[in-house]
Amino acid sequence: MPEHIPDRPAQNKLLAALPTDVYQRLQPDLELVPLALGQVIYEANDTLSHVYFPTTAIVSLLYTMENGTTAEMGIVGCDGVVGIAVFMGGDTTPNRAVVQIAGDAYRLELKHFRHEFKRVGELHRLLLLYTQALLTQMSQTAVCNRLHSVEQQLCRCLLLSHDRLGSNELVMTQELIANMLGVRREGVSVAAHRLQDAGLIRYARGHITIVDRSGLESNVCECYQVVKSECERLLAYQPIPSDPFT
Amino acid sequence: MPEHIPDRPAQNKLLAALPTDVYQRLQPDLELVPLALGQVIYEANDTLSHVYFPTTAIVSLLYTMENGTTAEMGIVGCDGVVGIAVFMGGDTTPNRAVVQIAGDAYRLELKHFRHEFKRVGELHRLLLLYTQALLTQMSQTAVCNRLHSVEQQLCRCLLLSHDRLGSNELVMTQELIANMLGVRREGVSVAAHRLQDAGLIRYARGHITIVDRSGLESNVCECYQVVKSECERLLAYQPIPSDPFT
DNA sequence: TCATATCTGTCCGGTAACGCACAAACCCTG
DNA sequence: CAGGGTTTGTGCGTTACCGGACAGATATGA
Repeated sequence: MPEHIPDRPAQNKLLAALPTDVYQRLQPDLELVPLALGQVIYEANDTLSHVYFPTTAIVSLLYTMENGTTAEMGIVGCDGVVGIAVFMGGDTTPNRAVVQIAGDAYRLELKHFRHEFKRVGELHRLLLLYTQALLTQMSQTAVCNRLHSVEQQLCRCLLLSHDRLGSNELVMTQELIANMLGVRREGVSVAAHRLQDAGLIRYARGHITIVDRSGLESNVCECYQVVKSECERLLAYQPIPSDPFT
Repeated sequence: MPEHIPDRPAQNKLLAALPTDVYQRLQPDLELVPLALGQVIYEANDTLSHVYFPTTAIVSLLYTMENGTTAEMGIVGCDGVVGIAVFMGGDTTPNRAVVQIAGDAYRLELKHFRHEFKRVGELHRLLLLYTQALLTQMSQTAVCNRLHSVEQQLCRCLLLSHDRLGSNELVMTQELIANMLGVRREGVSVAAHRLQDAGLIRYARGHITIVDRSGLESNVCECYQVVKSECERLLAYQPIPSDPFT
C-alpha cells in the first residue's frame, strides 16, 4: 500500500496541470488538511470559506430530501475540486459535500483562489473544463438512476471510487454505499453478494477489495464508460491550448 | 394566446439581462430561427456552429442509450441557452438537444459569441451563473429519477414546461413525455389520467392544458421547488428596467 | 474477556413500473 | 366518407425494489 508517499499538491491532477507560474503563486497558500470519513465539507446552502483539492480523499456530492433519504449526484477525487459554486458565481449549492473515503486534500482560502481565478488564465480554463466534466457526470447519473439496476450502479460506484484511489481496497460500508446510490442497505447487500459470488470483489465489514476490475467493467452499464471517456477527453491537461478558434 | 407579439431577443431572459453595450454589440449578429418539434439542435459529440437563445421554444437535453432508450437530463427555455459546452471549453457533450416544444430562438455564430465571451464581462458572468443553475437542474433530476414516482415526475415535467411558456396549453404527446422521463408510454398514460381525474390537467391527442397549476404544485415532489428557487436566486437578473415579459 | 455497537444476511409481503398485446378513439387526407 | 396513421386506454404476468423485522457475525474497548 502506498502509505509513505509524502503529500504533494501534485497528487491532485488539477493542481498538477497548472503552469509553473500559476502554481507558484498558489503554492504558499495551499494548506494540507486531512478529511475524515463522514466529514461534511459543506452543507446545503453553506457559504464556503475554502475550495478543496483532494489528493487521497474522495468526496461525495449528495442531496438530502426533506424526509432524510439521500442520493448522490457526483463524486470528486484527486481529479477535481470541491466548491465549484465559488467560481461559477452562485457561492452556494442546494447539495452537501461529504467525505466518502478518508484521506487528504489541499485547501485554498477563497480570497487567494478568487484572486488567481480572476486573472482568467489556465486556472480559469481548467476549472471550466472540470465543471463540464462534472456536469457530464451528474447528467449521466440522472440517466443511470432512471434506467439501470442497483447491481449495475454498484459496479459504477466501485469503479468510480477505484479510479480515484491508489489502492484496491475501499473502506466503505454497505450502509454508506446505500446512501450514495439512494437505495436500501439490503439492496446493496444482495448486489454486493452477487458480485462477490462472481469473484469480482471481496468484502468484510466496511472493507471492499476489488479483485477483478475488468469483470466489474463488463458488468457495469455504459454510463461509466461515457463519463470516464468524457473526463479523459476534457481533462487531458495538455500544457497549451492550441488555437483560440476566433 | 399571445400569438402576434413580435419576436424580440429580450424574450430570452439571458439576453434581456445583458447591459446595453454588450447587447448592442451582439444584436447585429442575432438571427431569429424557428425550431420545429423534434428538431435536433445538436447530436451527441457534435461540434456546434451556433449557440441558441430560445424565446418561445423549449429544448430538451437528452441522453440516448445504446439500446435506444432515452432519458432527459435538463431542459432549456427562454431562461437559458443551448450549447454551454462551447464556452465551458469542451466544445461537445455526450448528449443531444432536441426541440420539445416548437417555437423560436435567436442564434449566434460561434465566432461572434466567443469574441464577446472572452471579454469576461457580463455575458461571461451570466453564462456561468446559468451553467450553475443548469447543473442544479441536472443533479436534482438525478435525485428525482432515483427517488420519485412517475406521477410526481410528470408533474415536474409539466411545471417546468409551463414555467418556460406563455400559454397554458402544451403541445406534446404522451409518447414524447415518456421519452423525456425515460419511462414507458403506458406509464405516462395512467399518470396523466390520474391527473386529469383529479382535475389538474386536461389533454387530448398531444394537447395538454394546465387547469389547476397550484394543484400540480401540491402533487409534485420537492425537486421542482428546489430547482426553481435556485434558478431564481442565481438568475435574479437584477437590471431589467423596462417591461417584463411582453 | 465480555458487553456493546456496528455491520451484514435473509426472510416476508407489498408495490411500482416493466414488457407485451391489443383495442378504442381520433385525425388527416385523398 | 373511407381508410390508414397516430394517439391513447387497458389488461395481463413478471420483475425489481421497497419497508420492516430480525438474526448472525465481527469489531471495539472497558
